[in-house]
Amino acid sequence: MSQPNPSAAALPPAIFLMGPTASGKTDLAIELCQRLPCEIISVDSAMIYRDMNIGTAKPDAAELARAPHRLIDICDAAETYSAADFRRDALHEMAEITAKGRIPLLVGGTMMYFKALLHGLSDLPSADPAIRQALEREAEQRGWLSLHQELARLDPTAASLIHPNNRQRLLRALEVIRITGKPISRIWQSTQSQPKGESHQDIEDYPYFTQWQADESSSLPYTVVQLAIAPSERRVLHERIRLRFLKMLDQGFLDEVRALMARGDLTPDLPSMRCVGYRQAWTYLAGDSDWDTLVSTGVAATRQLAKRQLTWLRKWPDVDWLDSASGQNTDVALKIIGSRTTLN
RNA sequence: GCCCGGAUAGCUCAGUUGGUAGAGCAGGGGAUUGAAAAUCCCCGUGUCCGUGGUUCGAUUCCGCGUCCGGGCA
Repeated sequence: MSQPNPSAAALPPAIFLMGPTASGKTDLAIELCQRLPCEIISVDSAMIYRDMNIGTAKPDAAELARAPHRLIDICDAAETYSAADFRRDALHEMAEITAKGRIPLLVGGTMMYFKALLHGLSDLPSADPAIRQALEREAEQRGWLSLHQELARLDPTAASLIHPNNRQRLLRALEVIRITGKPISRIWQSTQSQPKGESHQDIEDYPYFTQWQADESSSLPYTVVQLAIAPSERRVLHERIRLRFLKMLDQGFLDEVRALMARGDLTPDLPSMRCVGYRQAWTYLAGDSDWDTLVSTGVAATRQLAKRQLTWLRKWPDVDWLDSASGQNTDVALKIIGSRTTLN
């Protein structure tokens, strides 16, 4: 499964623990910390926010005391954070952990962050709110279709990859053109290298990873063991999600959201307030839905998140799977880690 | 007990001037380069409650029955 890396011996180890929401990642990570000299880095675009604890299923104080998590509580709910920010921060934390002679254990479900860390990102400018605002204003006047037509003119490759209805990615592509004067698809290409050594069959199997692989300089300088955890049956995951959402409500999730709303400076369109559960709680607390709707939409949104996470994971190369239902995941994981690295 | 109204996809409902039906939500699959717990794309055969009748043909019209609302007793 894992491809032998000639320089593996020279590279320090790192462990990825990936999985859909409610699959038991955190518990397993904490157990691994008791058995290995590792330190946890959270890979989670929601746990970065302070004062968003219950709804993000952030580890509690006792768990954090046993196994500290890096990259949680690093942002205010009014702030935005990006995959590029994450890559920078995660590399920094990984280097620090490795310098102490310990092993970075990256745990989470934000698959795009894992991808950015593993393969790097092209050298693109960061978001520019003023340009985005200007583009949105243009869209209101000219229509969104006309913006897509503009992209088709300036960057036919990107236009063919971005559906006209996908405003978010359409805006981003145009934003990059306005900032750099260059088509985003050309910048993607300029930081790619041709896949080496892979057969045509491999390319068919993993079009994304081979075509968009970043060059050597942006690949991750670690020997990475990649573990994924999920229940083998979807319905089991669905039930865990339902019970966990009800438990969150029981634990005072609505008070948590109420406090965020009471600040007065947050709006429902912020990335933090669009998080699963928070969005539905906001609607409920604003008086726009009833209790049953809150529960059913909150649970459904979580299931949909899990489904998207599994879509990433299903095609993820070089991953070893664990079953949430197994009682021996710690031992199995240790065995896999041992076989893939020089640890022991 | 009587009078109205319902009964159609997992849920809420639309519809078929009689030729076996379609939306939203849920669910499934996929995409994914600085918002990613985001954003977007694709996927709908189901005794059209049961049973008789009319008809070439009934989910659609009529009778009866059952269940669920509402009203009157």
